[in-house]
Amino acid sequence: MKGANNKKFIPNLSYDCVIFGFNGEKLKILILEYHNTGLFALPGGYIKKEESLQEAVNKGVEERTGLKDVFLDQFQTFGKLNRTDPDATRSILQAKNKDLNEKQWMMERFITVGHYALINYENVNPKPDNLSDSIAWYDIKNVPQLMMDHNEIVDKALEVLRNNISEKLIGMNLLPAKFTMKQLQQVFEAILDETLRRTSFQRKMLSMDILERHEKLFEGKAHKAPYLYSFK
Amino acid sequence: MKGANNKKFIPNLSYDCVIFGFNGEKLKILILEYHNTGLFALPGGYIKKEESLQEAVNKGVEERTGLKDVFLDQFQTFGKLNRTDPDATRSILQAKNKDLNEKQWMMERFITVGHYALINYENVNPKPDNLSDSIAWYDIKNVPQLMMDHNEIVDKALEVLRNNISEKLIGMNLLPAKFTMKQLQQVFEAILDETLRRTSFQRKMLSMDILERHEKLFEGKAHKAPYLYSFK
DNA sequence: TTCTTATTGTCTCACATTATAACAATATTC
DNA sequence: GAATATTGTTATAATGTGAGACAATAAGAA
Repeated sequence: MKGANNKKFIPNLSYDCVIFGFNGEKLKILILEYHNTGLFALPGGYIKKEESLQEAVNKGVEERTGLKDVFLDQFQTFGKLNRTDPDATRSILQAKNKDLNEKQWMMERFITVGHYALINYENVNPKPDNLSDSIAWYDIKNVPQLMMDHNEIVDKALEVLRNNISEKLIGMNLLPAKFTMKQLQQVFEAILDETLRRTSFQRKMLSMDILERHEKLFEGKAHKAPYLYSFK
Repeated sequence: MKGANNKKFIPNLSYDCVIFGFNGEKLKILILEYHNTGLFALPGGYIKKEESLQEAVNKGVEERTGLKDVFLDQFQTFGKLNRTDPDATRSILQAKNKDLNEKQWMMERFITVGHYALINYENVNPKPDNLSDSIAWYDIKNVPQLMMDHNEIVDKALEVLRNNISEKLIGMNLLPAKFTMKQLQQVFEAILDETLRRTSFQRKMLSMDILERHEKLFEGKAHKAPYLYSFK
């Protein structure tokens, strides 16, 4: 006998999301830790039969971050036969005293659609899902071992993010509305994991004609105040 | 009562494939026409429960083209709620006198994983699938109206192909093993849909250090014979 | 007030890359 | 052997980028 959830979701299909944030210095991602199992995983979920894939992912990201209308990019679907791990799923469910019979469908083979999200780190208060104890920011250079193929998903997300860095939407979604040239450069450096030349970077950004210059930012520091910029 | 197929495949999930070929002049794709319906569609299919996504797509492309180990790139998963069209599917099945009861699962909502393939146009003899009358090459600039969201899938495939054109694998899979610089340029021009400067193109290709120069090709024309190249 | 300090905005110069044009090389035909 | 069409290479100008220098300036110190 299978439970109600079996009718609610599309079987054998899930989504996972690498949620990137920038704390002003380093690039981070959100990772869940499941109750009493020592298992870490990406935020993710299932797609209801009467909702679009994008709706499902949007809703999932909103539940973890509280943010609506987040920048989302779907980058790859992972469909290896043995990518999922029924034993791990079972222990996660057992640790929460779930009825395994009702959750039998979760132990089947799953194909997952990988997404990444870019969010403004500032006013986010991440919330764990109903199977996990905690959700926390991890430095992208210090991601723990994750369940199943989730490390591979993170690596691919970062690769795609690096390839798309020239799009203004990337920076726009990791920074506040107004930012200094230095902050923008720090975002690029965090994503690319390399230091950039200040003068070349500034010249390039200005020549792209995507920035609007605003008033100066007086930080109370003993040096010339930088201009604030926003994306056009 | 549902038929055997319902147990064989992952429900609600399919793949579609934009199969690109280059006839020496123009970029083309393979399109199926279903029996007695006037409906056109991309080659595609379903994923068996005990095979990987990639295996399924490889097998599907092999069935249509006879070619094994084709270059395949998975570029996007399409998950809108109403992207599929049960009425169209029904009429395709009816035109082939299929038992609709047994094929009920095919009328459900489907999420599809979009791929594109690059194949050497020369020695391919495309074969229609068991629901279609014909499979034929269509100029990429002259694609007919397709079922469901398949035109959108084609557009996206072309966009991704253009973005990936600098990878040597692109040209390698659309040309014979040995080719002239002019042929290579024609592939680029067909994909990008713009004319390129001969000298710049040649210098760029040679500087990338991906080509090996072989003997000259004597075509019996009244001008200097071009060198043949292959990818390293 | 004036000087110092740290950082920013801009400029310069050298160098690399690319666009554009010109020219030389060469299979074949006449 | 000259004419023709196309290819391979070189020359020159325009553009883009790396590296450094320098001037501007907000705040603190003298």
